Amino acid sequence: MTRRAFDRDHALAIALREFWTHGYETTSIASLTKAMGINPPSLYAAFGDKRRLFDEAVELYLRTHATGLRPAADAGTAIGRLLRDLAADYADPAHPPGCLIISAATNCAPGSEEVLAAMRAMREATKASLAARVREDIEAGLLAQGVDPEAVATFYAAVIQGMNQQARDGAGRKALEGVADAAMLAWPALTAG
Amino acid sequence: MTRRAFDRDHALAIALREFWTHGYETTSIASLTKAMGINPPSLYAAFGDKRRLFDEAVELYLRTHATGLRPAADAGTAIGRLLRDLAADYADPAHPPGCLIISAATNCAPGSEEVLAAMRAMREATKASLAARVREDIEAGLLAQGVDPEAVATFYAAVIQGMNQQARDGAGRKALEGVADAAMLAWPALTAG
DNA sequence: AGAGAACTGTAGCGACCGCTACAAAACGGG
DNA sequence: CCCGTTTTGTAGCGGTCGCTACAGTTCTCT
Repeated sequence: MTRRAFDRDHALAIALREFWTHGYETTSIASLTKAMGINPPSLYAAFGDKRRLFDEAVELYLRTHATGLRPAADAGTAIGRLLRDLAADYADPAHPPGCLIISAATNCAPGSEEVLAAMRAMREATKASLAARVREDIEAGLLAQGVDPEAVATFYAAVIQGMNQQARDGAGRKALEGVADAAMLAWPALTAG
Repeated sequence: MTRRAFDRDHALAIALREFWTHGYETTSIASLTKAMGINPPSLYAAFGDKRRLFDEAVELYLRTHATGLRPAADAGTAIGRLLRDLAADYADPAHPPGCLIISAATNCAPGSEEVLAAMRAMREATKASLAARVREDIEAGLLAQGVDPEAVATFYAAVIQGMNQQARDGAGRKALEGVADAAMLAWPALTAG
C-alpha cells in the first residue's frame, strides 16, 4: 500500500484559510485543490466531501483561534478581556481577518442553509455563555438583581460581531481595541440595575 | 412596438429582496427570474446584466431604507437617533432583516470582488459621516478637543454592524434598541476628552 | 390593413460547480 | 521479486452558472 503523499493537517490548514477568506459557498473545490496542491480525488479520499471538510476546518478553527471567556474575578473583567483577546485575534496579520464563525456563511444559497444554521447556533452559544457569566455574578451578589443578562449579552455579542466586520474592512488591532474599550465604558451604567 | 409586459419597478423591488436575503453571489439569475415571473431575456433587456441589476437594487435600497444621520442639537443625539432608526429598520418584518450594504457581499468569489469593494466603500462613507458629525461638534465647542472622532466613529460603526448581524440572527426590534441604548451609555465617557 | 419595431419564450451557448470512474503509478508484505 | 492494496492524475459525469441567438408574438404607427 501507498501512504498519503501530502500532509493532511497542512491541507486542512489551507482549507481553513480559504474558507476563512472567501466563505463556504464561494470557495470552490477547484480553488481548494489548487491551494492545497492536490487533485480532487485526493481531497475526497481524505476529507469526504466539501461539507465535511468545512466541518473539520471549523473544528480546527475552534481549537486554534476561537477565544472564549476566561476565568476572572467578575463578569466585567472577563468580558473586557474577551473583547481585547478578540481584537488582537481578529486583526492578527498571520491569518485572515475576522471570525470564521461569524462571516463564513453569511451569504448562502438555498439548499446549503444547514451551514448557515450551524454557524448561527455557534454564535447563539457564545451569546448564551456571556449571559450565563453575567447571571453567575448576579447570583453571587456581585451584580444587582435588576440587571438583564440577555440584554447585556446581546450588546456584547453585537460588539464582537461589529469588531469582526471592522476587522474585515481593514481595521487594525489598535482600532479594534478602541472599540472593545469603548464598549466596556458602557458596563457600569449597563449593569447598574 | 410593444410595451414591456411587466412592471420594471416591481421586478426591481423583488430583485432587491432576493439580494437582501441571499447576497449577491448566491442569488442566481434563475432564482431572480423565477421570483420576478419573467424570463432571462426580459431581465437582461430591462436591467443589463446581474451586476447592473444589483447596482440598481442598491440604489433603490439607499433611496427607500437606508437611514443616515438626521439633524440634531448635538452629535450624541444624532447618533443615538440613528442607532434607534436602524434598530427599527433592521428588525422590520416587512422586509429581510439587517442591512443590504453590510451583508450582501460578505462572501464573494475571486473575480467579483468589485462588489465587495463597492459595499465596503459605502460602509467607510457611513463611518466617515459619523466622524464628521463628531468633528463638527468639536469645532463648535460642544465636545472637548481631545475627543478622537475616528475612534468614536469606529465604535458606533461597529455597533451598527453588530446590530445588523443580530437582526439577521433573529433579534427583534426591542433587542436591537437595547443594543443601541447600551452603546449610547458609553457616550459620556467616550467623549469626555 | 400592412410594415416594422420591440418584447417575449424556448432553447442552448461555453464555463464552472461538486463529485467520481478509471487506469496508471507507488509503495507494503510475502 | 512480484502480488495486492492504496493513492494518484486524467478526464469527465450531470447539473447549474451568467448570458444570449433566434424565432414567434404583440402592439404601434402609417
